Amino acid sequence: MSKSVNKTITLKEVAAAAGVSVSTASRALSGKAEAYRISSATEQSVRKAAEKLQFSPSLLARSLRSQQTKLLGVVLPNVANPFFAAIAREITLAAEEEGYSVLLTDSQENSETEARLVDQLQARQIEGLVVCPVGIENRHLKSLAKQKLPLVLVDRGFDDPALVSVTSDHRAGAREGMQQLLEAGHKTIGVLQGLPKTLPNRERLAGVQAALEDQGLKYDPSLIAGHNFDEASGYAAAKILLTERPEITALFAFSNQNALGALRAASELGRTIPDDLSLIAFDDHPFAAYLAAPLSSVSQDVNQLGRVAARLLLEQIRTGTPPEQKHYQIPVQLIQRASIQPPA
Amino acid sequence: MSKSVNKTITLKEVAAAAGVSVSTASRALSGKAEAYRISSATEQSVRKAAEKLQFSPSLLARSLRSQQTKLLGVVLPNVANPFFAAIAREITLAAEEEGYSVLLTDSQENSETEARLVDQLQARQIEGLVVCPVGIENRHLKSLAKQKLPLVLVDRGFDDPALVSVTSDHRAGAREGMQQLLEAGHKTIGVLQGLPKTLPNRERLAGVQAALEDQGLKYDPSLIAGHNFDEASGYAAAKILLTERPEITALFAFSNQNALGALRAASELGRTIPDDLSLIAFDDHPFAAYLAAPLSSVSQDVNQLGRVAARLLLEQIRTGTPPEQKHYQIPVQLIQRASIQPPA
DNA sequence: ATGAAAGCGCTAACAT
DNA sequence: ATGTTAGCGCTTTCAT
Repeated sequence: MSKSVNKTITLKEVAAAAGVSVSTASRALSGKAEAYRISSATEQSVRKAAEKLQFSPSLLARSLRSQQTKLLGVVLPNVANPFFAAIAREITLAAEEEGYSVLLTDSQENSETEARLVDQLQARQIEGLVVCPVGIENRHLKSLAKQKLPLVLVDRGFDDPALVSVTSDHRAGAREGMQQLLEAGHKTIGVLQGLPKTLPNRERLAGVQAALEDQGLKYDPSLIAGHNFDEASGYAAAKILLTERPEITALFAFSNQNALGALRAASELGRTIPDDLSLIAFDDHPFAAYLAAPLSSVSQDVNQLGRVAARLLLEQIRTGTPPEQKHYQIPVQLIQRASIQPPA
Repeated sequence: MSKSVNKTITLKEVAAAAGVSVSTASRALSGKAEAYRISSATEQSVRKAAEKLQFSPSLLARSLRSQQTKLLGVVLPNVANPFFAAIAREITLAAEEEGYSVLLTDSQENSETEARLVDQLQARQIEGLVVCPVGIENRHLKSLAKQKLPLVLVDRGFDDPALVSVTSDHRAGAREGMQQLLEAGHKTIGVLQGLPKTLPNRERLAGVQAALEDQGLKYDPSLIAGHNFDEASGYAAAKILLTERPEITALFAFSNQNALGALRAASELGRTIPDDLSLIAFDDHPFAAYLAAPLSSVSQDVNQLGRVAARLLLEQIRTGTPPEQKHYQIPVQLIQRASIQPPA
């Protein structure tokens, strides 16, 4: 064991140690000995020298030369959010399997930051990009696609037919969730919505409406409240709805954070779940089963979301052409627990 | 708006467009016009050309030339785990602020994978590395430090004095948690431990022992069970402990996943929290307050953990020398809720 | 079967 | 005040 500081070894030094030229060393080490008819003696001595010197090729130099960085970019609104973290993980694992590394960035739910990060990733010559777009603004993303950079949108797609996107089947999920409430006999159902203009939110509202119409009921916009997917919005919306419309017997929260807010609001208003109020939430959660009232939910298959996005991206890079199908929908799953009861 | 595919613009083309040499273009764009006494007319024309062509310098080429990649590596046992995701986020945000990008990898709780990823990151010439080590094995990490690569360990440090690490004050936290149980009057307390040989686990056990000894009670290893930080281990350990030692009146779970397992086991055994069994857990959770029995916990300041790690790493890179203090402890916070009651 | 040399896009030392 | 040149470490064409 040497105690000296190991300086970085270059191919040149390996070549010198093996007594060959850099080109021969390069060929020997990159498995092209056969193709270049390099004698196996030479090949071995190069390999041995590399081994001894602990040579590790500079991916930087290789990338510059080959114009292939083996780098993927990922832009998420909030890396700490378990939902996005799960997506990050799937992409990371899939990338690693194919020799790609992942540059992870956090747009902080801000469209301008998102655009800036995308530019920065491009400056690093990423070969592909996964974005969970923050908002409605998608000019910068469209322009990426025009530049032929393989791009996949996850979770919050746009209805832009030019962009490849992977989302849950929000509409079907919301419809099924709503059906649960309706089948239990609820007639006046409050909806705690998320960020209004996003595609998931719009799709979920459409699902709610469809379920209502299935039953011959009419969609009443005054039963919709909320402005975001967080706890605060859920709390405020539930508080308003339950106060102004005391005839409400059930709530559909569009995120589990919204549901948490609803729980807090309900408790403050003295309404117990499920006896005095039924509740269902979009997105399942490990703790959902252990709540005072085990929470029924519409569960997104977030791992699948990430996996499909990664697969689509890597395939697009490999083949050089975008997939024919542009929009991929991942089914959601209804998880029935005890937070829904017939109205009193 | 042109419809053509924007090919990548190089400095050479900008220089040509501005009618100057590449070096002048380089200097004009990197704010060195002053230092090289470039006429502001020239500077402006270069800037304008760059703007018009939408020039974005290749960080790849710049990195190769300058031997500074502005790249940080992060290795986490499981990116999808909210605890690690929070750390990833803090590092990402801090890095971004100083112009660094982050290569994120997932070791899948596997030491060999961890070592492989570290090598791979080195091949990309990262300037610094944050690792949440998987296990006990730390040869590859020590060797990194010897190679003078700035390195910071988070969460699961080693007691190796050569390595810089940031961890919660596990010992104090466990001691305080235990005190809560003891002060409520519990005498026989089961411990649901995590991965036994890890530093956090050992430190927490030491804290438990200290709290016991404070009260003149003795530490009974047969009251310790479990082998991991996940739900399954918590469940199995709680099941065994509560079955074999029915005199146990309280449980200390070393992770919130362990606590979840305990909840399931207790429910199966017909013991209600907090009436028939008290419970406290390491790690708080947004849902903890909304459980059937709002869960008391010892909360780690995970954001602070990530922030301090990032700061230490960036400082180390900036100054070129490791910090004098090697081990940083982040205080934990006791969160009192309703899951602890005096024994029946 | 192997070496020499060019070049990926950039920066900086060395000319003028 | 600006141009020329070398070189970061690698791969590959072209030569022998």
